[in-house]
Amino acid sequence: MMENVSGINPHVSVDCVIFGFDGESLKLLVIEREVGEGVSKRVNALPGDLIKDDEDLNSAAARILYELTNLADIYLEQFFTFGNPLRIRNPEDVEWLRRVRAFPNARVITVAYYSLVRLDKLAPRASSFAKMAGWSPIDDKLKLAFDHNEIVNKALETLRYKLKFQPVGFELLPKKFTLSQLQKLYEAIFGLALDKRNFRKKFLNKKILIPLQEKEIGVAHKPARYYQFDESRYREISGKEILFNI
Amino acid sequence: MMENVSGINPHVSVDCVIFGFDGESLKLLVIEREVGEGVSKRVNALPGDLIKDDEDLNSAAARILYELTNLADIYLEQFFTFGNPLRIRNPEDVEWLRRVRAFPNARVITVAYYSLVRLDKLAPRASSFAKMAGWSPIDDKLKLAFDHNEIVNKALETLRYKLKFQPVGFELLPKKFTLSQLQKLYEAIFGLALDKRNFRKKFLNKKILIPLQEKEIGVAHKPARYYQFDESRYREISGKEILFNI
DNA sequence: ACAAAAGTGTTTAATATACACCCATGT
DNA sequence: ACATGGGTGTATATTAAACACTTTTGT
Repeated sequence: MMENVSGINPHVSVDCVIFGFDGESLKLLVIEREVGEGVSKRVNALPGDLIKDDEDLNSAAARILYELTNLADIYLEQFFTFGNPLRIRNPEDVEWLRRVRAFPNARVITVAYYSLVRLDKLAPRASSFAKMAGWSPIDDKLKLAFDHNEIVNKALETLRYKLKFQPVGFELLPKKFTLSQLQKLYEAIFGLALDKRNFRKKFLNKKILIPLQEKEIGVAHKPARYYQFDESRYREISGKEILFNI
Repeated sequence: MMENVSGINPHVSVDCVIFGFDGESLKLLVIEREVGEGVSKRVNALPGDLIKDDEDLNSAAARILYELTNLADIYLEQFFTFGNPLRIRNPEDVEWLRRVRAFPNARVITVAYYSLVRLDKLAPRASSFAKMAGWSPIDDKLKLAFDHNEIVNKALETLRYKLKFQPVGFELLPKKFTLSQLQKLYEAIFGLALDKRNFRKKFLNKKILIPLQEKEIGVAHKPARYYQFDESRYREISGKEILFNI
C-alpha cells in the first residue's frame, strides 16, 4: 500500500492557478524550482502538491498554497480535475519527482483550483522546494512544468466564462479603485477594448459600486473618483442578472 | 503499493449523473445494488466505479457507464471532484465496499460527470454488481448510496447554470420534437412556468430550430409541428449569445 | 498652454415582457 | 358540440450600442 508516516496521499494532488492584476495585464503566480541537485537551471510551476490522506480537497489547496507562497485566506474555487495518465512526460519533470517524492512513479491526478488575488497580498518568500513565488506575465512565452500550461489555459477559459455572467474580478483590485482600473481589468481578461461610457453605465446601473468621496491625488489629469465593491448588493443579484454579454 | 493485476487504481473513481426526461419531469439514471450477500434489501446508486491505472478520466467514465448501463456514445462532461475523506460513512456502504473492493478502506476521491440522454437510449440490463439500471424520479424521496445525493445536487446546479446560457437540453428530447415538449423540458429543469408565446419567440429568433413538415398524428387537438435542433447554427452562436435570462 | 485621463448624454436598435384569443383535431 | 392543447401579435419597457466633447489637474 502506498501509505507512509507523513500521511501523504501519493495519488492525488492539487494545483492552484492564482491570477493577479497589476493595472495593465493579468499575472500568474508561479513558483520556481531547481531542475536538479545543484543545477542552476530553473523552471516555473504552479503552486501544487500531494494532498494528505485525511485531508479535504479544499483544505489541501489552502494549505499547499499557504506553504508554498504564504498566501492565506484566499477563496479558491475548484474548476477541473486533470487525470491524463501521461500528464508527466518531460524527463526534467520525471527527474524532479524522483528527487522529491516518496513514490515518484505513482500516477497522480490533480484537482485544480483558481483564485483572483491582489498583487500586494503576496509577500515574496522561499520554501523547501519552491525556491521563490512570484508573478509572471501570461503570454506565449510562459512555459510551465508538467501539464501546467494546459491547466492555466483551462483556468483562463473558466474565468472568462464566469466573468461574463457574474462580477467576479473585484478581488483583483485594491479595495478602493477607479472605474478606469476596473475597465482595464476587464479588457485584460477578455483581451479587447470596451467603450468607456457604456462600461461605466453598465456597472453604475447594477448598483454594485459604492462611490467614495475620495479621489486620486497627484495625478497629472483630472483626478478619478474611487469606488468600493458592494458585496451585499452583489449577493442579491448574483445568479439572477447577467453582467456582461460580450 | 496499492496495485493489483487488474490494473485498477483503488484511489480514484468516477461517478456519472445521467439525466433523462420523460416529457413531464427530469429523471436520473440509477443502478440497484444488493446491500449484503443474499440480502434482499437494495439501494440505489449512481453508475460509478474505480478507474484503471492507465486510463484517462474521460475514458474511464465512458467505460464504466457502458459496463453498468450499456449506454455508449454519450457525451459526458466532467463537472466536479468530490474528495471529502469522510465521503463514505454509512455502515451499509462500508459493508458493501468490503465485499466488492480489493482495498475497501482506501480513501477514494471521485470525479463526477454528467450527461443528458434520451430515455429510450437505455436498454435495461443487469451486470455483475449493478443488478439493474433504470430511471428514477428526482425528488425528496430520492435516497442514494455514499455521497451520491450531494453529487446529484451539484450536477443539477451545474445543469441549470449551463442551461441559462446555452441551449443544452436537446439531447434529452427525441430528434423530432414539438415546441411544447421543449418548453416542458425547460420548465422541468428550472422548476417554473414559462410564457408560451415568449418561449417560442426566443427559440425561433435564435434560429437554432429547423421546422419540419411533419406534424403530430392521432392527437385530440390541433397537431403540433415537429422541429429539429440545428447543431451547426448552435455552434455558430455558442458562447456568444445568452439564451435564457431567468 | 498643453498633455492626459476623467467624466458625461442622447439617439437608435434590439431584446424582454405582459397579455388573450382563434385553430385543428379526436371523441 | 366540446374538450384539448397548438398557434399567433402587439404594445411597452428595458437594455445595448454607437458615438464626441468638456473638465480637472500637473508640468
